[in-house]
Amino acid sequence: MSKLEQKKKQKREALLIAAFSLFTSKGIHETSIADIAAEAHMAKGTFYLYFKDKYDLRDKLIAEHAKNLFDKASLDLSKEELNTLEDKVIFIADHVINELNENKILLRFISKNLSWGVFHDMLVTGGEDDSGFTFYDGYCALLEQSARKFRNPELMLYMIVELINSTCHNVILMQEPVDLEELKLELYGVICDIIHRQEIETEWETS
Amino acid sequence: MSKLEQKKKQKREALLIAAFSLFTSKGIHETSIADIAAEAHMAKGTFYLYFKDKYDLRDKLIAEHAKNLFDKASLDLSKEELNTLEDKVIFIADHVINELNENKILLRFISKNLSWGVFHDMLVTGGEDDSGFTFYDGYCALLEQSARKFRNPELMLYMIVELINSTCHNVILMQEPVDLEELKLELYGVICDIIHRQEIETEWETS
Amino acid sequence: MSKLEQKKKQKREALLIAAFSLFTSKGIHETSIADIAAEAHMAKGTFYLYFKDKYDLRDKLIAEHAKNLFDKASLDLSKEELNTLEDKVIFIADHVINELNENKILLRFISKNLSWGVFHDMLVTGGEDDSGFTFYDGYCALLEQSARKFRNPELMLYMIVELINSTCHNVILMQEPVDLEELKLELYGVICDIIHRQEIETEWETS
Amino acid sequence: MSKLEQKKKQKREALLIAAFSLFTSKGIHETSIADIAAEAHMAKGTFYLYFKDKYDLRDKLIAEHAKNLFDKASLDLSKEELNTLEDKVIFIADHVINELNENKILLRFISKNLSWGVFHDMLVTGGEDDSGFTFYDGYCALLEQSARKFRNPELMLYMIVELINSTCHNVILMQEPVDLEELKLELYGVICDIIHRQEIETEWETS
DNA sequence: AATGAATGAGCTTTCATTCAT
DNA sequence: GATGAATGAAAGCTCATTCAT
Repeated sequence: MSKLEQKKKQKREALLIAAFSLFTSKGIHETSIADIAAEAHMAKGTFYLYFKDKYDLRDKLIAEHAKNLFDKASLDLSKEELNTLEDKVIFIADHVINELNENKILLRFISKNLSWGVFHDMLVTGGEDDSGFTFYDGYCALLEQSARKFRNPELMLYMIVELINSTCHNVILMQEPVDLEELKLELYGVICDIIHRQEIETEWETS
Repeated sequence: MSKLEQKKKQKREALLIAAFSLFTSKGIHETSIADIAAEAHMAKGTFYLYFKDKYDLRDKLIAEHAKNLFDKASLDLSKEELNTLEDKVIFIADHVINELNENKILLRFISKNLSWGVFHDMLVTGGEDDSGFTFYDGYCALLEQSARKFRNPELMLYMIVELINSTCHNVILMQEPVDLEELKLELYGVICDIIHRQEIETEWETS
Repeated sequence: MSKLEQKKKQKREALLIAAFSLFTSKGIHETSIADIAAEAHMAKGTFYLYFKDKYDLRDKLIAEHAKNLFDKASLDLSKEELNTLEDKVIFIADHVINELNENKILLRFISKNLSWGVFHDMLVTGGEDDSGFTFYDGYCALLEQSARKFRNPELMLYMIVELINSTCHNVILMQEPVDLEELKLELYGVICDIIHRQEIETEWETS
Repeated sequence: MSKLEQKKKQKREALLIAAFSLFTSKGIHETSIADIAAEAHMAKGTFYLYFKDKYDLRDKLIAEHAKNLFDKASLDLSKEELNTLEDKVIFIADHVINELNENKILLRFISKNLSWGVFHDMLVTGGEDDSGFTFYDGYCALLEQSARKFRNPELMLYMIVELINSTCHNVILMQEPVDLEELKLELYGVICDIIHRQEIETEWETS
């Protein structure tokens, strides 16, 4: 990569970082492009060389952070020796939840702006850089490994993700109506229920 | 109520209606106070006699609509003859979901702006006009009637509400990843699971 | 007229005057709305209460000034005792030319921005305030009085107006290629030629 | 001409062509230097190696196109066998008018930006490339050939040119207030009148 | 109580121009 | 000579809010 290209990457990165900081502290609507440029130590006009507008930048930001979150969880999962599908799913969920619990700013940002549409696209199309292997591919592999059959794997994922996202948001940020540990107890139980409900009980396969 | 007071109520109401129409059609950030005042056929200055600003008005609007939704469901529940707690909870859930499915504009508006904090306050403190009886009171009465015990009724309600709210939003608006009927099948099952998990199995009570 | 309405009229007038001054000294494209508002001693936002944008204001300005020019000429014509059509047309032309010669700023402004389309509309539809009598009506009356017939009165007017407008512009502003007096000598001759060429020689009508 | 010099000429030419295309389609004020450079497939900075700014380029463009117009007309005139001065002048006028009628974009561009000052300079100083012979020289030669005397040849040319330019503009573009053929009928008559008025009737030359 | 003219800060966006590569 | 990233001034326009009427 040429020196110039590197400098451009840096500028872009600086804008992303500056914007993230401002979006999460003041909110997106209260952040102006002038603010972002100033925070990134460059001229207002420079912003427009890298992003179409505030919302373009926001979308890039969400995709990047959400992808990161799942990549880390997947990586750590591969280091563990877990047997059941339930254990694996809960491991990922727990990993993500813990990360968000420690990075409340990120939680606030992602939760507010993440729709299933964006999320789904990100899971399916994201992660092309290293291996062309997406998170959704990993999820399918997980199901495969378990050698169990499920009626609608996508609906199953959808329900799990939405349940986690919606219940954790308030609990992590406000400790309301319960604290996180108490929620987890229930949550992971319900996740097991969801998986169980989706499973197609195959006939007694042996003999 | 004096004639003058009635006129004031009418103005306030006109502003609420105008704002709702604009918020749901153009979005809150794209709606100016001038727009609202014009839509309500009054002068800009008049707005400030009734609301502090746009966001003040929005909060009033959400509370009003959400309360309405649950009031209607509760009313219809009282006309039904349902036995189990599960049936009653699902009846309410189904009632609200169907209403939102038929009024997608309302769904969009409520979903985007409803936090557990606002929602909880609304359930607990709202509904003072007629009888001083809130939705949360009704929920507690429901549990009581069932003669069953639950570890944390508030958490239980929280999880059910959040699960419904988060999974239905996308399904109703985009039919993604499944259609509403398919979601309901799973959803009501998971609600039963949540209730069941929360129940404290009391000792064999007879004998 | 109420006090408030009078104040509004004054503000509008102030903007027109300020804009005229700036348009003619710096040119329209070099004049910003901020400039106009400052020159008129008011806030930028106030401009938009009276005009849509710079070009809206410009059009109002042209119409107003052009109308004024012809109104004055017509008024003075009515005080004169002139016999032939030629004399009357030349009187008007001379009146307008002299006025523009003494008000070169106005000349510069009108000439640059006046198209036949705008001009024609202004002549035909303008002048409704006092009597509903337009300049074009007056022109037609003039032809009528002369008891002579012309093939295409509108084309005749068009050619005369365009000839005057185009030849005088440069002569008045630069004294090039001749001075105004010398131009007039030729110009008025050519105007007579134009009229003569357009006339339909009616048969010897008597006996 | 060296290879390098040729390349420079080509770049310059590319900029002129790109600018003409943009000026005539979007207007000069709506065309940015970035637009021109992009249209000419080069970097923004390169523009400044060839022209001072947008208006510098525009002036070069007008001069070039206007000169072309008259050169073509003169060339074709030399192929005709016309006797009177009037016929020749009208031939040129007709030639130019027809060309502009078929190239309305050029008409729009030239008409809007052509002042007598620029035009005169162009006629007198332009055309140095081939023979050092200008259009104005040709005009004078024409008068000479006719063996007639005129009071002020420059004023005569001025009036003819301005009359044509101003009356044709609107007629060609809008067909208002008459169509082009009808205008020509009058116009060429009036041109004859102008010439006739300028002529100095010399004494009875025979005997 | 109701009005709506006036304000001016502040927004997004464009763009001519410079200059290191 | 050619590039195009960077600049930052300046444009048009919006809008919440105030206040005299």
